[in-house]
Amino acid sequence: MWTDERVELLKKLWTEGLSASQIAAQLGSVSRNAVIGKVHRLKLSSRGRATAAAPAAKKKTVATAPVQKSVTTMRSVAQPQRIVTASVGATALQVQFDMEPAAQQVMRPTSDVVVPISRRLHLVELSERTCKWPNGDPLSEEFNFCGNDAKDSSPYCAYHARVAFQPVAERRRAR
DNA sequence: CCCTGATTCGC
DNA sequence: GCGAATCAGG
Repeated sequence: MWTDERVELLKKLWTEGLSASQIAAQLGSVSRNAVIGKVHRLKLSSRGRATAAAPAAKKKTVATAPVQKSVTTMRSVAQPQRIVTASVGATALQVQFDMEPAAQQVMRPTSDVVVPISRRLHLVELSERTCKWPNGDPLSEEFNFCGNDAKDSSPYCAYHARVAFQPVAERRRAR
């Protein structure tokens, strides 16, 4: 049933660019079809340009030229990073995104492993295709899941699968 | 196959 | 008005 509150939340989330399925997940008790249908009836279809949500990172691992020598032989596990909570600030007008992936991701010495930026999804937003690696304290409001693409029906993305299923031998050494 | 929104149409 | 089924597209 579409209560006033639910309709308002729908309007808000739709305006912010969330997909119909994500909105349905947050509202609960409704399908994405229901959300889309409602959106149409409310006549608030357009949203600028956003097909939004998950712009899968397809950056090629540009093997930077080895123009260095010393460098620390650090092989620690990377720290979880904060994604710069940019955009999303609509309370009337939507400025919309258009940020360059430039500033961000300042990798330290680190290893050769690429640490993904988590999509920070809520439990209800996970599908069988998303990485279920948990971030943070489950009791915290900020608790979330990685959510990156998990290939071959694995519960985790490529990176977290390595961490989770680390071979015994490798585990001993890494310590 | 996964996902997206758009439309139709019986209820 | 509602939303499942279906369509069209990425």
